[in-house]
Amino acid sequence: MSVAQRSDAVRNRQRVLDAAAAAYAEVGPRFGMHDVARRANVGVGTVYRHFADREELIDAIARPFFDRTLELAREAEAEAPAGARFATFLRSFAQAQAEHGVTGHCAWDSPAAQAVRAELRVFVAGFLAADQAAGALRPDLTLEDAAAVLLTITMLVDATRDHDAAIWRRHLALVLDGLRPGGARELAAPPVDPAAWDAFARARKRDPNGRR
Amino acid sequence: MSVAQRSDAVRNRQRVLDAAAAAYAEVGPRFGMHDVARRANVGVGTVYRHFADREELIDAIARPFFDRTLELAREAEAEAPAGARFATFLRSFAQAQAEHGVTGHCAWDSPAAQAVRAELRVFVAGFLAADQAAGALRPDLTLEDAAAVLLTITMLVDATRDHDAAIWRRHLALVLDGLRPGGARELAAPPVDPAAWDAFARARKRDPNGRR
Amino acid sequence: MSVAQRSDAVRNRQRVLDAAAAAYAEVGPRFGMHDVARRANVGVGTVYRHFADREELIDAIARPFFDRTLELAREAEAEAPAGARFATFLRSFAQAQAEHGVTGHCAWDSPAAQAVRAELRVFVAGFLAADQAAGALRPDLTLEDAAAVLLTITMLVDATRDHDAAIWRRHLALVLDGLRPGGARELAAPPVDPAAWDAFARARKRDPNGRR
Amino acid sequence: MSVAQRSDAVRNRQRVLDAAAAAYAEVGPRFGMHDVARRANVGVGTVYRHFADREELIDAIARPFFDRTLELAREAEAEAPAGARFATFLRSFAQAQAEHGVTGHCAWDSPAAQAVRAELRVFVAGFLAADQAAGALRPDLTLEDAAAVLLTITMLVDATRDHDAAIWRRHLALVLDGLRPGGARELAAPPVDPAAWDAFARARKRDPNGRR
DNA sequence: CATGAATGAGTTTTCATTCAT
DNA sequence: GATGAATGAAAACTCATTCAT
Repeated sequence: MSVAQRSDAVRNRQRVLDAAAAAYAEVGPRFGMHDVARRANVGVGTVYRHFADREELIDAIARPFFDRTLELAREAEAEAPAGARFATFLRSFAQAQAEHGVTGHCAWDSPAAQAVRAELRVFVAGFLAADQAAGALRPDLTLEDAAAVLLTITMLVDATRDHDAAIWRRHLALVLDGLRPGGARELAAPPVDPAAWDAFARARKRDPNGRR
Repeated sequence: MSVAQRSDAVRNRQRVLDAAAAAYAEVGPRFGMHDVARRANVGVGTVYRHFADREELIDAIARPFFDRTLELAREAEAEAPAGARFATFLRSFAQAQAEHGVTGHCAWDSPAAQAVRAELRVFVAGFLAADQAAGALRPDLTLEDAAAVLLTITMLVDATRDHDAAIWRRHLALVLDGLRPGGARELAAPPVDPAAWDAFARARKRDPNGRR
Repeated sequence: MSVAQRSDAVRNRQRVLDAAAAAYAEVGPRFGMHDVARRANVGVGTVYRHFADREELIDAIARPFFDRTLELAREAEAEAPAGARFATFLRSFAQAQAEHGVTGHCAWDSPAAQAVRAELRVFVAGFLAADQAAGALRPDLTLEDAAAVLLTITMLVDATRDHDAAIWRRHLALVLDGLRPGGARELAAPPVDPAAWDAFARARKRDPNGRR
Repeated sequence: MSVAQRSDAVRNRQRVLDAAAAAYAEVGPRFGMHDVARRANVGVGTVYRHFADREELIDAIARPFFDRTLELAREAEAEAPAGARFATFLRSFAQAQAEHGVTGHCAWDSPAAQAVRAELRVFVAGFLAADQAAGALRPDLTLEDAAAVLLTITMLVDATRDHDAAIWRRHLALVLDGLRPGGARELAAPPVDPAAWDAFARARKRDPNGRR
């Protein structure tokens, strides 16, 4: 009996999650909680039983994307040859984000994302090192540079969500191509101070009500 | 509250404008009208006297940036040597956006922006042609590619608004360097269909309430 | 404030209805929704939960009066002897309106009232025919004349709501007595064009905000 | 000089008055003060210089109608033969109201109207006496009955303002015809207590903001 | 556990009235 | 006197969140 109830609860949790994902995809991070409840065929109270507030709900719908992201990073590390790792990861990451439909750069603004970010950073650092060692990536590319590329691609995928995926694909190809060695001996701007980037990355979680 | 009138109406208008700019910068395009009034030390009615609704207010705060943008385009055309025009414009544009403080990519979502966009497109097309003819820009760079770069830089400048400008500067330098000739003979992704880009660009001005 | 729910939702709905009726009676069709909420000892949200907007609320408070009106028409048809039907109906109608306390002629301005009006028209046509055949009503009395009498009585009952009912009762008696045969062979004014009356009757439901 | 200014002021006052009358006729007693100013080609301040608030303005636009009403009463007294005075007055009064376009029964709700009412009452009492003496009006018709007829006709003229004047004309003819002697020996309802009517008449000036 | 009714603060917008110029 | 900018109190409606059932 209690098991049956529990399984019902699990089922409900998932329905809410799916509904929230759909709502997010449709109206963005300010989706209505009632809207979610309606889509899930569930009372609002049930939504709140499982997720204390919208933030938690967003975190929860972002979670599978985070997991997938780390999985993709592992895959890139395991399967892509040195020289193609960053590109491989970036492409699969963008593709996953485009498909997931829910988690744009807003999702990265959560506390839950911080841990993922940290893990990811290690992976990416490895990609850069390997690719640079293989001579496939310009040697002056820093981890912050890579993060900036990740961020802009993320924002572009988000922005073009309901449009032609060719847009971000082309831009990504263009940027990746430009990251190969052979550029200027010295770029026109100095590398970003890792601490500065960190401050920026941490600060992104601004409006608790999903304003932005 | 304040007692200004008549000649100071102009001053009040400016205060509202500044307040709105600050509000926009802080909470995004859904800033509250009362919030603006409070920041401007003015009654709500005064805000509405000068600007019929939020949209008009956003247009107004974006306007100077639009003007400045076209001015910068004219400058780049007149003063930058062929080969450096796109880069020159892009750098000054990003700088202006960072300084203006208000108008992020959201401001481009207004009807008022359409005309500016159209003008800008002509300028940029000219930059690309000149720079490509001068051998300073990869020949397969399309107008849509340039627009995507503009967009991502815009979003990055916005995102890093309250942080180290070195972030966007570095990224811009990196991307611009990558746009020089000498990349892959053929990019991994085909050019974006101009119509597809257009559809995307037009759709961005959709939600008047700044939902997303 | 209140803690009622579920089964008491019905009670709350009624409280809102009663409060709205009181508000209507006191300040007319432009009563404030917050005012209703306060009178009902309920949050505004509750008012809106039960009634999407003011119009729906007005319709709801008018409904029982409409039903009662048709009932009275049926009664007059069934119980009053030919010759006394119109008078019987008119008297009971005015009495019901005076008692109902809410629905003055303004309530007839709603879309919901149109159907009632149509039904009523059939009844009244029958009353006139029967009473005229019985020689109790002047033969030149048209349906539009009857409608005008209904309207003026309605307005008078409304206007005297908080005062001596003798006022409308006397006036009604006077007018009804004047409708008996034996008047001028030809009235000083021609009958009203049914289409003109119709145009007038339909126009009355125009301003949904109860301006005038 | 001061005379010239004075005459300007007079001219302005009239323009405001005319504008207010037009506004009243179009949107009813809740016309906007800014609306009036605009129609008068005058600043809002000027409206308020001449009339302390909307109430005063309404009183002012009602004034000529009051004057005209008394004038019509005098004319009826002077020109109509005994037997036709009440009818003559009533018809000309209704016509004037229909033409004046501004002053419905709302205008009668003002303190300014009280004096007019008192004067009118004397006239009407005279009409009734004369007409009854001439055998043209049922002898049991009281002053309150007459007042009720005046009121209902007023409300009907108001209600049909933008429609076929035949509506009120016909109703008036019908009612007047019914007021001739020859009705029931005794009406179904007793005369209205003059004090009761008085209480009612005085109470009508309810909402200072012209709500109703 | 689930439900959905209730709450009330918050948002946009309007407009009567005041008052500096 | 005239002007119209400024004010701020409504008013209608929304929605995240709570909590009795």
